[in-house]
Amino acid sequence: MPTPASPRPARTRNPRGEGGRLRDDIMAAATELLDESGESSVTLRSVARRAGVAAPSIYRHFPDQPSIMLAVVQQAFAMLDAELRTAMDAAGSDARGRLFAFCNAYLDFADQHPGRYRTMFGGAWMPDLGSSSVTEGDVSSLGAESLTLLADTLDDCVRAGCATSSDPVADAVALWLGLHGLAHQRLVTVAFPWPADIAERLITTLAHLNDA
Amino acid sequence: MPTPASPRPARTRNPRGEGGRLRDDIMAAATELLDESGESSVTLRSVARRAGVAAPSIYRHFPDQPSIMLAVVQQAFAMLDAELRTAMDAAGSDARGRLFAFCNAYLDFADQHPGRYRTMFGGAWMPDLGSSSVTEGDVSSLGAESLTLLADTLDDCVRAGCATSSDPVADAVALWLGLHGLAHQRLVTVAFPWPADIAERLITTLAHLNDA
DNA sequence: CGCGCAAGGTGAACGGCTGTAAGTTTTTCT
DNA sequence: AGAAAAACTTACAGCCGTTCACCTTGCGCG
Repeated sequence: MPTPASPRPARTRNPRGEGGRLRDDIMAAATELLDESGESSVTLRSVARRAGVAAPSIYRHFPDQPSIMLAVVQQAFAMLDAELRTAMDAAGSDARGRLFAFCNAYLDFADQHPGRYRTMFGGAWMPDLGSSSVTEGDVSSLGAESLTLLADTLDDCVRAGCATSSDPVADAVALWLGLHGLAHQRLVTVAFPWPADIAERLITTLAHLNDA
Repeated sequence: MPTPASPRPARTRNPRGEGGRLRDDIMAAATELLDESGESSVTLRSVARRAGVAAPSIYRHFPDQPSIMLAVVQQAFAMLDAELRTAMDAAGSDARGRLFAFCNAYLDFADQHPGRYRTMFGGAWMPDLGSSSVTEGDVSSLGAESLTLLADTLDDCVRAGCATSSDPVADAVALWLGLHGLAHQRLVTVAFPWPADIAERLITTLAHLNDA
């Protein structure tokens, strides 16, 4: 019997200046719920329960429910970007290796945080844009830095002679979309006729990598 | 002021044998709501309002709320498949032209029915699989026929000499995923650095088409 | 011809969940 | 001590899925 909305009532009040610590706890609670049970289960009240807090206490830190979601998504994009950069740094200096490190880290992120990934790229959490405090500008540029990083990496591959792309920026977008298609479909569909090497095939083809 | 849940109260009772006509009306209402306001707005009650019917009347035709969703999704996949085949038939006998017809029809479907597409491939509508009458077998094979059609078409391209794929089935999956990535991202993101020729670039690359 | 009976459809209601507002208590710092 | 930050309790109105008992219509059959 899994505790569906386990309340964590033991919670010591925060001292004077550090009331903002609850903000982090709220976001952590929302992220947990997102990963466990999906977007629709992240309600203001369930987040409050999980954080061990009364529901109205959340309004000290977030103006409404959608802005919790926005904060979680923004944090998730920042985490994705950080993981991508970490993986690339660990891959050394070989351009081709760095490109694969990026792609594999991207796919791993989606595999390990399915709820978050679906919400980041699913878009269903976006409010009516007018009935809440979340504006279009808040969401329009999510993931842009990571995409730029991919474009730069692909450009490095071209310079190093291991990829033949006449337009690395456009091909980076294509590769980004291919990765997204694979990651998203993987999360959604349980039974799918996946060839074993589908990821490598997709990456190699879209990046126009040499056979060598 | 858009009528948010326009009730259509004028409704004449169905004769003896044709009670099933309400079933079609329910599915049509659910599809309308899906296209207008997204998955979360398709509730049993809102569907009933839109269909001009009292909420409990739905239980004469569907056991659950999730099974309404399942029926709509199944119908949407059938419609997608029909549109793909229609577009290919209209494209004549050239293999390359038929492949592009498939891909463009796929992308058009997503563009023209965004709510439906997101629900078909989003997976968030799936119930707990155990707390409702929808089984895993009902959803596992959705879209399989269309994918097979794409694989056959790509195979035709190879036979006709306009594509160089050593494994048409695997490459068809890759192309399918690429199309999905493009279509899905297009629906979700308003501002994205789309190169103008991104669709053609994606298709040509993933299908390994000749330059000619 | 009339009548039973079932198909088709309602109205009212229950319990539970949601977001949010108002007012109040508790803690901590100065 | 007193002020203010932090969090709580209570409450409201609205929506949800589902159930039960009820009415109406019209077909088939005696």
